[in-house]
Amino acid sequence: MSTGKRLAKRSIIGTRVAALREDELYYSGMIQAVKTPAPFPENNNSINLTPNTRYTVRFDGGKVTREYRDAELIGPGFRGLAGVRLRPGQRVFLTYNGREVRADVLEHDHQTDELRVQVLTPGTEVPIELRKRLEEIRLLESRKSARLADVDTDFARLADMAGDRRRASATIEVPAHHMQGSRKRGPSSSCELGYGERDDQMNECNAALVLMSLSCSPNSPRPSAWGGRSSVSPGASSSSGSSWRSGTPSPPPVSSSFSDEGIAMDYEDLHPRKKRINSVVFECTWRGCGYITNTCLKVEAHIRQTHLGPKKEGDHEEEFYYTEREVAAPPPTLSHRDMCRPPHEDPDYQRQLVGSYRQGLLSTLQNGAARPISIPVTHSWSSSQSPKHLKISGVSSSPGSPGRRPRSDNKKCRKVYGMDQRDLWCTQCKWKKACTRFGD
DNA sequence: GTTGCCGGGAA
DNA sequence: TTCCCGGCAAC
Repeated sequence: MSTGKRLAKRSIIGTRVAALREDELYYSGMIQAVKTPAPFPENNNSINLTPNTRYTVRFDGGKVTREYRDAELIGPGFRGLAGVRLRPGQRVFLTYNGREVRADVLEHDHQTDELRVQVLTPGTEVPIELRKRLEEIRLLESRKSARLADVDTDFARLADMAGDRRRASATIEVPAHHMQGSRKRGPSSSCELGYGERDDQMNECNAALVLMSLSCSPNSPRPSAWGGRSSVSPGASSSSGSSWRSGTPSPPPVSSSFSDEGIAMDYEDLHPRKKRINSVVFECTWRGCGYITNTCLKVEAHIRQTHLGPKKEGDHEEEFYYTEREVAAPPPTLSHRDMCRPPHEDPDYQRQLVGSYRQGLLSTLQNGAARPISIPVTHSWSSSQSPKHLKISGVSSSPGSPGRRPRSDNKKCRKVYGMDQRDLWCTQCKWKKACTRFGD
């Protein structure tokens, strides 16, 4: 459509329609011209259209054109599929497994309006036979991109995308020049007008919905969800893929903030994530699959081979069918403790524990009022570097240093090695901390 | 006074 | 996180 003339805003020219051809099958095409017997023949708008208006349809994939009356055309602005009789061999489009697929009609039951169709899915050898109702069938290929076709305006799935933050952010990130047309289907000649125009609005609408769900969900605004992949993230300066895959994004400039909806996003709760080094897995999100691997390349290869079939040029569709997840890594190292095992596994520490307890028990028995016994308690090894001390006292706790472990009578590094051999001391002794080598 | 070690600061 | 030290309390 390069007439050079600016078309009227709601020009019907360019609208994609389906029309019968000589072989009694419907073929998709585009309205190329409108001939109206009305007194304003130059008017291409639908205002002066009459029943005698003739539409010149140019069929896809060739230079074949034919004229039709509006009642003969199927498509937006014309009649629908109701009452249409489809013959075997008719090429149709339908949503299968959430994706738009091509299919051929095998049989059309005009009484029930049910069709038997043979789905032609790429990558599968054996065609699938399905029963579909007429209203589930389309004669025109949807211009939605593959991933939007996948969503198929299913808002529950949109919500899922929002839940799956990283996936969603990856989905939104489409460079501006790609927004005009999907990666799967390059901009066709009909993209700019009519039917296509509406789909563009649809794409933007879906993108906006995803954005809204991302920014409003109290769960979703984890900083890493925006880790630079999304081109709309205000703080996202990185354009490389590394940042969104790293899982260690820069924190937002404020420590705590409120979203527009007034939902508190307590960054303090989010902050500890920064310290955890999690490993990342890549999971195939194709329905019913769930394949998980540890590298991006592997999962893309899996999707390509198992689900999508041969790669087309410039086709990066596999990106849309996997998600990246963090899995909890083992607890951090215990470097500060001069010992590489948690206290409850440390025999010295256990001795200390028992000794303390015995000591406390003894003094309880002897004095009636015992001094506090410090029992180390580790709630969660990873959450606390130093064991917390639970004070167990007798009748009343004696004043003084609360939580201070009792002075042990054991020899310490200082006594054993002396000041001369300070380098032989355990690190804790060097640092004037509780000796870990000669504990109670 | 000596010793053990907690709490906290600096790098 | 590592290293160091002031200071407190037990001895």
